[in-house]
Amino acid sequence: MAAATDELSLVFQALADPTRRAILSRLHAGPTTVGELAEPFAMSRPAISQHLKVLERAGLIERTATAQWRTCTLRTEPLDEASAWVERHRGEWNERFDLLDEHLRSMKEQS
Amino acid sequence: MAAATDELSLVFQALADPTRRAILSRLHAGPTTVGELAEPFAMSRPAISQHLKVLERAGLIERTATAQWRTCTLRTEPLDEASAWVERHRGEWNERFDLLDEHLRSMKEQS
DNA sequence: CCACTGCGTAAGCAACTCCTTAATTAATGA
DNA sequence: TCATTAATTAAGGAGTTGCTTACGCAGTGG
Repeated sequence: MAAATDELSLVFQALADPTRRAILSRLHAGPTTVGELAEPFAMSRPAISQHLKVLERAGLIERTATAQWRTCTLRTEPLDEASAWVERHRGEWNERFDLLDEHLRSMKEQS
Repeated sequence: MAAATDELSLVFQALADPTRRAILSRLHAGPTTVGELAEPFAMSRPAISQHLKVLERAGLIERTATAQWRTCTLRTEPLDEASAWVERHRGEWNERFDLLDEHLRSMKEQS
């Protein structure tokens, strides 16, 4: 059901597949055509096309058509958002320990 | 198909749902019973149970049974792994800009 | 012992995912 | 013009997800 169409969900969902993560890693070397991207995978071309669609929907890549080649380019802005969420949740947890620490210290001072 | 059972995929998939992210946020306030967790959501109790199962499978929570209450506790280790992936991919991109910067500077010096 | 509480599992359903093969579109070049 | 190359769309199938309602199972307290 649901399909969770909010931006953050789309990004995390896009990252929740090894093939798509590998594609993103590959794109760090620079813009690449679909055929070049598909080459290392034991998977049909349309399958890759569909993975790219998921990545595009999440805003993680851009596709521009020059001649009969589609060039894929990486976009990292959505990763910033995802990073912010994860870091915030790791951070808050540490804050709790910090608060506990502080609490224990103030208790010690009172005794 | 596929189901992508590697650890990182499980974590990202767990995070790819607003309800589950809200549950994790809620758990930052400390360990909580399932009923307490379910209360703010317009959703049946079993639905929450199933979300918790997904979070547990990803290693993001632990469930311990004391009396007839199941207490859910946050675990952030898997978030470290997810964070590492995201940061690495953001970082590499920035490196590329750094290299471009350096390149442009050296070109400027030559002219 | 028995009803009640807290939570899980079971079964079922619509929607989605991830792959496939076959057909289609679009640009290149002999 | 027509075959070739690059990629997408279409259609379909097996499996998964996210919810529901109904039921089951421990632990509590009368």
